[in-house]
Amino acid sequence: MFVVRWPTILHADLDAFFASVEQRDDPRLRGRPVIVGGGVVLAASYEARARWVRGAMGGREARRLCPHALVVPPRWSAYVEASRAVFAIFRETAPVVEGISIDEAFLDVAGLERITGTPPEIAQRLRWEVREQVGLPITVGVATTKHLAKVASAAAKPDGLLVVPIGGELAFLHPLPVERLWGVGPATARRLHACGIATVGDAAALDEAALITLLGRAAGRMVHALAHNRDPRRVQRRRARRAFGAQSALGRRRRSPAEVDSVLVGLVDRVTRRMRAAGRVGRTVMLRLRFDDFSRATRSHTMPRATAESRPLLRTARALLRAAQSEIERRGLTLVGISIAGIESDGGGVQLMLPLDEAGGHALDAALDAVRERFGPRALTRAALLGRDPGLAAFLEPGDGGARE
DNA sequence: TCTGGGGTCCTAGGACCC
DNA sequence: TCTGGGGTCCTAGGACCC
Repeated sequence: MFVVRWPTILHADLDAFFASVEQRDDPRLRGRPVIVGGGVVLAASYEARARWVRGAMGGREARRLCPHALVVPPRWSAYVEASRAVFAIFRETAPVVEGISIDEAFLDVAGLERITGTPPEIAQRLRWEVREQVGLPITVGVATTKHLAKVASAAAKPDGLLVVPIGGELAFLHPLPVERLWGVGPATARRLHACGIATVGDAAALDEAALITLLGRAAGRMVHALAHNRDPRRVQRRRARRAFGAQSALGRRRRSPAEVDSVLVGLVDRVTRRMRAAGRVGRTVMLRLRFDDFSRATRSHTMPRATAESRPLLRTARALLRAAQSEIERRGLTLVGISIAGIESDGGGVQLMLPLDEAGGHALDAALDAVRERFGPRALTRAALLGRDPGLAAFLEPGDGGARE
């Protein structure tokens, strides 16, 4: 008797999620082209996609392509509820679930073969359960790496299952267009195409140094590794987010300073509310400005103390806006969008030291774990700790001090 | 194709400290 | 005193993802 080994990483991705929820809840929408969102397309059903409607497309363009489409406004609470139900099934299916977004997750099913079945069996049952219990179509890719599982699910959409067998990875990957690699967007694809690199196989034929010269260190390494299906990332629970942001489009019309300021007040309020609700604080305030010529500007400031209070954030945001004003005028630009974000800066702000103080010097390992669990593995930099107590260095792994390598 | 809101990570230069 | 190296933090911009 021989043993078949299977890849164990699943990438599960709901199909046209928002549109599928709408079709599930309103029988009149089933089998018909559905567009969620008015001004821009948030999601398009596969019937609408057949007419070339795509996400993030302008509403006018979408209606031109597909005049018979039924356009419905988004119902966020319905999507959140559906997502919760699907993630509950994910967590019953695998011990480790890594959520990527509201409609997408990685699952590692290693070691479950004798308990619940082979990975292909588990994947097929998962699809069936999501369909039966939540009423939504979902596609699953199964492969040896996260990256390949993600590529596989994209290739199997909609409502499909694709298992890339061990040993068959490169035969599957290399004929694909290079922009199917996770992390290769328009700018990187343009550079690769300019050098005659069209497929993943073309990229795999280059050595790493050439790709680094072409794309920079991180992107070059990444493309080289992924083209050879080298992806060491494990499936793991997501660490906490590091930023809370809000943004607002202002429209083409020139706005008075008072109007801009009232938008800013509203954005700061939205952000700080969410930060307080999540029990989080931030030290860096980032102001992003969008202009009528599609250029952008970013201004940021790091405050001495982390906070989730509206007033210091607003004060900082206003100062950043004032500082940017002269350049805006010099370039003759009209502000068309503002976004602000409160961010936990890398350096380890006041908020990071609190759990240590509470630990009172003992149970430091537990305190460090708790902080990392909440703020991520890089939350505690060597400097932040050594500044207080050199002895704490013993609790850090080598390289842990590196916000940068 | 330029339309949205919400995020992440990388790069590069300057300031500053030891 | 001068020169150099190493490291961190901050800022601004770019690319990418859903």
